[in-house]
Amino acid sequence: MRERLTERQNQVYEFLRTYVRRNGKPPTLKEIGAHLDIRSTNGVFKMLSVLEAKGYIVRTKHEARGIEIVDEVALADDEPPGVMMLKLKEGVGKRARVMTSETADHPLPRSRKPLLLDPKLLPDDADLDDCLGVTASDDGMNGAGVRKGDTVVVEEMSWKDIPNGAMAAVFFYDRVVIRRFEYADKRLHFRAADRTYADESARPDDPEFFVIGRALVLLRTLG
Amino acid sequence: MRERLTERQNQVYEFLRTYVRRNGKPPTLKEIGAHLDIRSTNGVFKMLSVLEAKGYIVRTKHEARGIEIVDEVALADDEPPGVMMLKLKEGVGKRARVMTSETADHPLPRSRKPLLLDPKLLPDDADLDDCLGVTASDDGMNGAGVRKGDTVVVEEMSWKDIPNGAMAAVFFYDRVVIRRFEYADKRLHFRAADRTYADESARPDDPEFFVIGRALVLLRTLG
DNA sequence: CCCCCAGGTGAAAATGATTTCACCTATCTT
DNA sequence: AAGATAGGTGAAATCATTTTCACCTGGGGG
Repeated sequence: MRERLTERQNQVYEFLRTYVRRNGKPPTLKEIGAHLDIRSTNGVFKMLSVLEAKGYIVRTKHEARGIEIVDEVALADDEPPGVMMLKLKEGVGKRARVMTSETADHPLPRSRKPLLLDPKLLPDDADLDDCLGVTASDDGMNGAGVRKGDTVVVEEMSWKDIPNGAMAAVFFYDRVVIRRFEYADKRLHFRAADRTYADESARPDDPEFFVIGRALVLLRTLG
Repeated sequence: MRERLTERQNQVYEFLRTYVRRNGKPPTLKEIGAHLDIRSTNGVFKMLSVLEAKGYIVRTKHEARGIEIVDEVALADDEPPGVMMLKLKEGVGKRARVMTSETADHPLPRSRKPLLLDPKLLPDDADLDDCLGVTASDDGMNGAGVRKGDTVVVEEMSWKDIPNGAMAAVFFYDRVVIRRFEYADKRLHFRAADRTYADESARPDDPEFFVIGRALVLLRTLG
């Protein structure tokens, strides 16, 4: 198991991944800095050195954009993106409803690779048609046993329906994270379970924090 | 329809695609030149200018590795790689056997996206289990009506079973091409049907020229 | 209290990569 | 035969990007 990333380091790592996915090439140091508010390319340089030392990327000296992302082993080998279809193992094969743009005005990238799942794992009150799989993209719930790269089955629902203290999947900017959810003082609170990650909170209408739903099942490949 | 590429131009284009697939970033001019035996970066530069003018790539001035590949519309939208699974529309859904490493010692990249096909389109003597879809990766058979990007259903077979003069799918280096096949003088001959493409020939044991099989059906999305 | 660590700043040095300039060689077309 | 087109060579100029150097800050732990 490679060494864990701090929140800041993970921000850099996730930026690299989304940049590569969107642009077909790695970013330059200047671009990374611009996106994460690091003014000096050297600040970025040293951050990347840490990611490399921890095994998350590999670099080629002196090469322009010489960054390669070392992919974690995804549950279904290929395609690690944040949100995937969920194919429920049941008779003809019930399959999770794909979130439409009416449901979310967020560009949730969806993998077309289905994930097989026995509905017996889900609670009886869960609506199978509202379930989908997401990949936790940081270690912010490490203290609660959810690790970066884990697949989490989520029942899509409004934050209004999520009980206080439940674990929820939240879409922050470009990534999906798991957090303990709480509604208090007319604000949504997302509590991390790891001291190197900060708690966050937002007004319910804040478009930067989109609550996907309640976390139901955790899946992880071991080995 | 974008302007056609000459054989040399297509070599550059295909190199770009395979390089990006394998390295996650576009190559530098020097790397392109090294791979295609062009000593001057300016030779490469001008070649790229042609590809850009014809709409196959987009470049960003002065940017390191500032090349983006403009993908053609693949038949099944996503994933353009050369070889794909073929799902025959029939009962439970017969599906083409995936070529194993015993069958071919070539790294045929296979798309997992199945292609639906009515077996009625295939000749009666074709073995459905040996059929797969490939994408023609050049315009070498333009004169025979097969265009770059077309999907061709191929029945996998040894070159020994392909009649002289039939169209065949051949795996050259990193790409799949369609050619008219002929066996003569103890050599395999691959004849292009376009004057800007050269005919090629090889000894049957040449590992650089792997005959996939006989071309059976041509599919093309219009519009 | 002091040291270490995570994260930084800014600028200069060094190396990479693209672009331009000036010419060259076949082959095909008119 | 002259001109257009595809593909090239080599070197110099220019711009992009990475790397190194020197130094700074704030919070935790011993």
